[in-house]
Amino acid sequence: MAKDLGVTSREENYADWYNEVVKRADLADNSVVRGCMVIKPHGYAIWEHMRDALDRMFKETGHVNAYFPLLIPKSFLSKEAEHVDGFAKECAIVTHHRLMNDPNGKGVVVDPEAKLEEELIIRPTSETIIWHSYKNWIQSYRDLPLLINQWANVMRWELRPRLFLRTAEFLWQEGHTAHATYEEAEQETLTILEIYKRFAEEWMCVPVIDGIKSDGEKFAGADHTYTIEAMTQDFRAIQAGTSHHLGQNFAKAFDVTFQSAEGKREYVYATSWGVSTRLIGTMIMAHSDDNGLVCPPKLAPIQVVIVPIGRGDDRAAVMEATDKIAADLKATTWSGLPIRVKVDDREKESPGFKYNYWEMRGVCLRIEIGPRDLAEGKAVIASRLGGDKKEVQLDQIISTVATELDNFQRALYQRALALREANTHRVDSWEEFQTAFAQEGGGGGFILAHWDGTQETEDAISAATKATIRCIPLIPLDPKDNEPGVCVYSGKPSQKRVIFAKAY
RNA sequence: CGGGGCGUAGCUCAGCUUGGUAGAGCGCGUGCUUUGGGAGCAUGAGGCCGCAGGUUCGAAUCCUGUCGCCCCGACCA
Repeated sequence: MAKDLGVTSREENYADWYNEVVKRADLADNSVVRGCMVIKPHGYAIWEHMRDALDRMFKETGHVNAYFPLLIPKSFLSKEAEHVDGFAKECAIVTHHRLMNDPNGKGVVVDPEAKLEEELIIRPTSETIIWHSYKNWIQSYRDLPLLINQWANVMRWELRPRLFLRTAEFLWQEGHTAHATYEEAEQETLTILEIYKRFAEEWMCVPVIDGIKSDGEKFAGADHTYTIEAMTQDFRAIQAGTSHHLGQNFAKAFDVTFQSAEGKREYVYATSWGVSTRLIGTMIMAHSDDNGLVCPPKLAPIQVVIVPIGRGDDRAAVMEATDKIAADLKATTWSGLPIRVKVDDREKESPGFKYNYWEMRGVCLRIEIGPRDLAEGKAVIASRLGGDKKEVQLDQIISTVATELDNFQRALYQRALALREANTHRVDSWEEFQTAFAQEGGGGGFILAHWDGTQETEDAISAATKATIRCIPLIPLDPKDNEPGVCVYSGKPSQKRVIFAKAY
């Protein structure tokens, strides 16, 4: 009986495992519309913490928030040639604005009289609608830089959706900035990339490699794209965030110019950058286990759950102690915010049930307190990362919780880093390269190999192995990675190693 | 859009071959007993058997059509 209460193990079926964790941890459900997702309160709480932390970081670096509309005239998308190529295949289109009763029966039909003169697309990203506005906002170099972010939903009509990792509608932030010079825009993309990397590592406990995308993998319409790439527990790469230098492409497409201090009229330089609810999927894939969700304390919806044990005569005293601990914890800040505590005082459920219940939902620490503890003036504390339960004196609980949360955050990062390092390899022969990616379904880790820099080779490697270039690291993982060599596929000269992996 | 599978209770599924009153487990309600790693007993509620036609005295079951979902490929954050 206990068996069907858990989730499929990662080893047995990684895809099923992921899906079941999302559902059993109460994070999200599929909607009735294919590809769309209901984000439940427990999942949305994670997003709120991500959003709040990132928003602070953006504001600290001079960005402000605004909101641009959901609907974009169809013609806008085609103003930038590469951009339309990249997104045209996955757009939802609004063609009518009215329904009517079906003259032939029940229900409603689209009113053919209500056809739109110009069809609208639901934003797959907002560059076009935003740059249409920027044309009017930017006149002079004094208006620059323009540093704007928006929190929004976007829609990309996905054929193979997966909860959080790839959904038709998703939540994200998209930053859109305008600058007077190429160099300033370049600095902006790198500043944001650094924020993304710091957020992934310090908040999500997910080590990432920051690098530049090959031309084949860059954003449609960008001059070049930076990325942070994480590794999942099935040894694949997942793109966790991107920051694009758009050059003058959108400025030219939307005719956005400014007058320089010297009185010359010039096109502005642009950047755009985003992270999405995919981060939640990334976090799950990086940390969770066969008992359910594992959450970094800084993002956990609930950091501490208290399970009071005992009923009847013991109940009142135990509850009194429980409520005191809860109140004390809530009055304490950890990492700058009040500690998030839940008291599970349900009387119908057994303690054992509650332990499993909250483990599945990714609560970091559990405090058990019963009559026996109370008699000795202590409580039991257990970590979601395992290890032995510890006994704590009641007057030490606050400091112990803070310390345990610190340790948890650090240990989780170290564990993910160890996984990545153990599955990152350098390969110099084509045979070895193919073997590395040979397993059906599975990943193969990160393979650092030499590449001749051509699109043809990239395509050929991808066709043969399903592995793609995830990025060219900004900083080599090992100094030797930047020593010249020969391409693993073509044998032509190569300047440095790049990262290949199968990707989500 | 190709290849495979599946639609029966909130969830996971049995029943279909061979037509005859709609089933199980989990979950849910109620009552009693239980509480230190997924409690027990009792009792109840819950169904247009995906949808539409057809065959038949009679269809979850057979036939035709249709819609939807899942998995694997091509495309993507």
